[in-house]
Order: sequence, then C-alpha cells, then structure tokens
Amino acid sequence: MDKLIAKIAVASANYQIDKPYDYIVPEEFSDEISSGMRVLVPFSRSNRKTEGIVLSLYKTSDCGKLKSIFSLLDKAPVLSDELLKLALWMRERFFCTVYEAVKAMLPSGIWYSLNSVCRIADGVSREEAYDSAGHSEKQRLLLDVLYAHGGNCEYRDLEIAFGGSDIQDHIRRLSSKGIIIYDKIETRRINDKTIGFATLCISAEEALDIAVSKKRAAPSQAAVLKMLADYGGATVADIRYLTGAGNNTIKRLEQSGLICLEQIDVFRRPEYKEGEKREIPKLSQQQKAAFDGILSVAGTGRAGAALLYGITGSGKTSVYVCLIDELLKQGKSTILLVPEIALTPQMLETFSSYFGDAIAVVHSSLSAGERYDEWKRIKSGAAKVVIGTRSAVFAPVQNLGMIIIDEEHEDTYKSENAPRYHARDVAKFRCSKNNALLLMGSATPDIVSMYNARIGKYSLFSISERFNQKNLPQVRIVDMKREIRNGNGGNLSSVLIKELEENILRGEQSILFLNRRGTSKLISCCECGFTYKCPRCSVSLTYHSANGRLMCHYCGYSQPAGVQCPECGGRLNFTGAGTQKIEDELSSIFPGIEIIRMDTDTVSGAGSHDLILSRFRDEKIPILIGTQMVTKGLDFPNVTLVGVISADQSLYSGDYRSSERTFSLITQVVGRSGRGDVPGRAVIQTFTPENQVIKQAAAQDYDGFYNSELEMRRLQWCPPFSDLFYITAVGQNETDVLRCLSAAKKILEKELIGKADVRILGPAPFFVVRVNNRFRYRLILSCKDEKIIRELISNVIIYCTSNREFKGVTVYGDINANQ
DNA sequence: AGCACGCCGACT
DNA sequence: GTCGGCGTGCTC
Repeated sequence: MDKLIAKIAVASANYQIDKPYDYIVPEEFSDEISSGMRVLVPFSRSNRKTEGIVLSLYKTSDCGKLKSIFSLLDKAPVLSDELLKLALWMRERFFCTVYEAVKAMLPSGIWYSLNSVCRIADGVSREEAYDSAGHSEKQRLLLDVLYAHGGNCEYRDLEIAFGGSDIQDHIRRLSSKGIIIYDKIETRRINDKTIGFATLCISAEEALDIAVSKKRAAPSQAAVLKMLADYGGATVADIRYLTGAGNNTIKRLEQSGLICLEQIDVFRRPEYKEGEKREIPKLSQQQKAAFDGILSVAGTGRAGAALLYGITGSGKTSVYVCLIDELLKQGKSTILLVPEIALTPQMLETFSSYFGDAIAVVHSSLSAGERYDEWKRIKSGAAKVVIGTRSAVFAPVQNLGMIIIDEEHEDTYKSENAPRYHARDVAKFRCSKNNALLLMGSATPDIVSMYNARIGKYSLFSISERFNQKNLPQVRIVDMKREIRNGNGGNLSSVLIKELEENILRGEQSILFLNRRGTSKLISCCECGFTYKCPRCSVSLTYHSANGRLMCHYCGYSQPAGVQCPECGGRLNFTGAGTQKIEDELSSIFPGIEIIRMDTDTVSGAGSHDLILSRFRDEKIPILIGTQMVTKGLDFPNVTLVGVISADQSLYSGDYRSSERTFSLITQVVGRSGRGDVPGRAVIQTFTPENQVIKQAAAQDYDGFYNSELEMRRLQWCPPFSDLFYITAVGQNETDVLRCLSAAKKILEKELIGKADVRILGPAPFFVVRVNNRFRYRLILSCKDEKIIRELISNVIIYCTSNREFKGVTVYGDINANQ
C-alpha cells in the first residue's frame, strides 16, 4: 500500500542542516493536508516538537523509518506554491533557511509560539513520584514546584525556581521514568498587540521608603520604584528607557510583590484619513509617454522590468496611479513598495482617494492583529492594491500584474537580518513567475538599475521636466574651511545665514538638512578630553535629553549622565552638531523666530512625524531642521530655501554605495526647494568643495555622476561589474573570530584563485567592531553572482559553523549589503 | 544549534 | 548511587 509522504521545511533546522525532510502523513490527515499548510512534527533524536511547513506531497510504498506528522496547524494553506518556491529560492540566494524565508512572508499574527510545559503523568501518585526521585534533591525540588502549581506548570516557572541551574537533565530523568511529561503546546499570537504595563502593588509612600533602603544594594530597583511612585504606572518599555533598568530588575520587583505587571492592548488602527473620491489624474505629455511605454511592456503578457527615471517633482506618483488603475481594469493586482520613511498618512490618503477600499496597507507599526486582517483581505482578493514597505513584497495577492518599487535606490529595501533579502530581487522573482511587470521608480536610480536599463535589460522611461514647468533650484556650494579661516566656527555659514535672513523677511519657509543618522550629543571633558564609552561595545555613549541618560545606540546600554568628568573632575562639555545644537545657534542669530525640529528625539510617538509636518505647513513656521526624514516626499510650495548643513558626512561610511547615497540625499533634499511659484534656492555646506560627488549633486547632474561612479565601480570590482559577498563572523573571543575567517579565506582562496575573476578582502573589522561584548569581522568576496560561487560560500559557512574549533563564533553570509 | 548518550571523576 | 561536566554524533 502506498503511503502519503510530505516534504517539510522544519523551523528548528538551522542553516547547516536545513533541507526538506520527509514525514509520513497519518491517515486521519491525508484528506485535509496540502502544500503550504503548517504542521507540527517530531524532530531530532529527542523528537522535540517543531513547527514546519508542507512543501509538497508524494506517495511511496517504501517509507523506511520515517517519522509521522503530529498535527496540522492550518485548515487552509497559508502560502501558495509560488511563495513556497520563492522560499526555496531565497534559501539558495540569501544564505538563510527556508523557514526563515517563510516567517518573513507571513504576518506575525499568524505565527505560533511553542510553549514548553511540564506536568505529572496521569495516574502517578505523590508517593510514586517522590519514590522515583529518590535522594536526588534537584528532582525532589522539581516535583515540589510542579505540585505547588497543581501538577502542571510552564517551563519558565521551573526556571525561576531553579535559579538558572541546569534543569533539563532532571526533567529528562524523571520523564524517562514516566513520572512527568514534558511537552510543548502551541499558542497562536493572533490577539491584538499588547504591551507590558507596570503598576505599584504598594502605596507610593511605601515605595519611596523601599526605594531609599534599596538605593545601595539594588539601585535600579530603587529607580523603578521611585519612577512608579511619581507616575503611578508606566509601560515596561518606558521604565526601561527612563531608568535604564533591565527586564530582570522588573521581573524581580514583580516576584517580590512590589509591582504588578499586566499585558494591556495597544490600539493602533491604521490611522489614515480616507481621501475623498478623486478622478484618476491627467498626465502631462512626458508622463503620458512614460505611461504608454510602460503599459506596452506590461501588455506583452510576459514578465518585464522597467525603470522610470523622473527627476524630483516630476510626478512619478501620477504615473503609478494611472498604471494601477489600468491594471485594475484588467482585473490585475499591484504591489506598491515605498521606503519606510515615505509611508505617511498623507500618502495613504492620496491613494485611498483613488482606489478606496481596494487598497491594503502593510507596515511595521501596524499591530499584529491589523497586519493579519490586511493579509487576509489581500489573500481573499478583496484588496487589489497593496501599499507597504519591504516585507509587502511577499503580499499574497491574487493575479499579480505589477510590482512598483518607488525610490528604488533606498537602503531600506535590503533586509539587515535573516533572511537578508533585497526586495528588488524578490520582486524580480515574483514578477517572472507571474508574468508581471516590475517597475522601479527614482529620481536618482541605483547605479546598477540604471546600468541594467542602459544595456537593455530594463526598459527605460524618463521624465525630465518638473510638473507645471517649475525650474530646478539655484544651488550654491559653500566651503566650510574658508568659513573657519574667516573666524566662523559655527555650523552655519555666513552665506546660509544671509539666505535664511532673506527668507524670513519675505515670509518664505526654509528647510535645513543635517546629513546624519544619529542626532544625539557626545559628551567629553573640557579638561582631559575624557569621553564615556559603552562597556559592551566599541562606541561612545551619546546623551539623550528626553531621559537625561547616556545611551549606547548599538546595544541599548544606558547610564545616568554626570556633571563632572569621572577621571579628573573637570567640566563636561556637550558637543556634536546635533539638530538641537543648530537650533540653539539659529535662535541666537534670529531671536524670536520660530523653529521646528524633526529628528528621532522629537519624532517618537505614532503620528508625531505628521503632526510636525502639518504644523510646519499650516502655521508657516519659518525654519524646519531635520535629519534624513526631511529629504523624502515633502511637498511644501512655500519652501524656497534648502540648506545642507554637512554634505560630507555620508561620504565616508566606507561601503561601496556611500557616494551614491550622498548624491541621492543631496539631490533629493535640494529638490524640496521651489515647489511653488517662487523659484527655489539651495545652499550646500561642505569641507570638501572640490569633491566631485558634491559638485554633481549640486548641479543635479545624474548623468555625470552615473558615468564617473560607473567607472569607479569598474575599477573597484563592485556592482554591476561584480557582486560583493560578505561572510561575517561574530563572537565573544576576538581571536576565534579572526581565526575562523582566516580559515574561511584559505578555503576560498584555494578554490577560487586562478579559476575565477575574484578578489578576497579581509578579515576586516566592522565600522563598530564590538557590539554587546561580541566582535564582528567579515570577509568581502568580489565575484560575479553565480550558482557555484553561492554553493562554495554556503559550504564555507557550514564548515565554519560546524567546526568545533570555532564554537562560540556565529557565521553568516550576505550579498551586496548596504554596509 | 539543540539534544541524547556515553564516559569519567568526585562526592557521600 | 547521584550529579555534573564534557566530547561526540545526529537531525526524515
């Protein structure tokens, strides 16, 4: 008799052993089961319960000693065959496991979590149980805890009682004697997103008393108590941020009965106003030409890719809207990807006014429940236009007709953790399987995309005029070295100050852009130059004014900020050209002029981003200062001046795309100026005015930049001429990490040198070499992306991770990473 | 990576 | 006899 066998991707298989595993499908499931359903299966010698997904089914008479599926987790497939194929493809492409890819495709509301539980076996009496525990104290303790919980408890409770010592062994011994049963139960996190909230179980006065007495022995507990006495209650996240307390501290306070923890629901409905129904926009001549051209690529019925190169303000969005509308008429769905930063309520309002309920939104700050609901709407076919960030590329749309990647050059399309995919690569795969069109849009296309367009791999469409014939702003480059020589040591050049003054007098608005990721201040001692370093990472701590603490951006460590230098007692100096510093400089130059700041400090709560922008627009506040947030998608007609405070910053991040990133940032921010009737101006401040990238950005000369950058890429063996594979090793022991990569390098050299066009660099430290007490190094392999190379790298990763010599070192692979 | 299994030495 | 530590080998 033929038996039904399922090929299954297993969640607890790591990269080294990941492959489809065969399991027998028990009779009772054989009618229901189909590919794309999740199941529970036994895995490894211990037969531990593991989640998996059915990749395919087949029949055979010879099933050897295969294990059987425990149970089905889904009533209907959660992934189509197309997406399952994609997961397998991702494994090979991005050095991840199939299940990591599967997880990226499913909304978190649908995930199961497996909870370990322990209970006394049925029909075992107390006497029997303690008899078999014998003289073993630990086993008796285990039974004590179990009975204290009514014979049934979670593994977590045992852990607490045992205080971290190894309990697995004792559980095993007792369960092998049939006294207790150790199992995992699956729970689905489909409920609304919840957050931990803490309140005092005692009065505020008592809490303050205890806080005083604990001040020496347990300072962080004291701080939490004091904070709760002041505020009454607070979310766990806030407590951690404001007091620097860890999860342990909070847990310990709960255990000692001083505070109560509960999970409360967060309500974050997708907050966008539904726009009033609008007609599909009228296109300009150039827009229409692009629209027709792109549509003819789509109309071939075969997969195709097109690049829409339209300068800032050229109205690419209108072209998208018309294309989406056209495909809807053909009954086809569209996925529109936008960078994280661009997914504003304003934008959603615009799209909903064209397409109403047909749109679905996929975005990281939705609650798990909302994401799940949107996912179901997409899967059912109710939503035919999906708008979202990177992970929306996996949306289970029916009848996919097109994927649009807006601002396709953005870094946010590349995932930095496993699966380390680029949305563009995934989109290409899906479009080719669905005979759909891939449309990439940008004012400053990725060099690689433009290269592909020029060599004919993509169809290229350009919009070279601004909508309504607006002229590009007039740009001036200011040499900051000369400013210093002239005695101006501030962040604002005399030129920029003069332009700002003019704008204020004329009642026009200005945007100042600070080219920086972080905006926080560094603290150093005026006397001896001392700076605070993170004890776990190789970086300096930065000062956060919101909580008055020094924080590490890499690991989250924090400590209270002092006033005096701990080394020499000198005065501490708060430096760094953060947005706040610039705000201070501005308000001393222009007293009484209102300034609004937009950075991670001021944009934290949901919606505050939008609030700041609408205040800026509606109240006509003269000056907006911000970081990269201000470069994207802002369209304010009254803004006639843009200042780039420090153009150079992003030039030296040390990866192959840093020039491209700088060019694009400056070009985009300059494009914010002069969107109304008055022509715009821009001032770019730099310490290297002779730098070609900055000159080209000032001139908005994409072609010039493209040509020189392409030549640079050719010389440096970078994309598009070669691909960059990264092999990263992370571990507590620095020498182990280095030895591991040296071994990896040796293998690569042996296999590749002389046989292929390759260059191997490293092991090189990361820009920040130590994070959370772990050292990070990597090898960079310049080579054309080919199957054999990927297989070789995969083997090297497996070799390094399974070699006992390098235990304690984690190794992973990546391709064309951002940094 | 987990995790079982086997072996060893320490302690009682 | 009990316990913890450590090296080895496997995962349908």
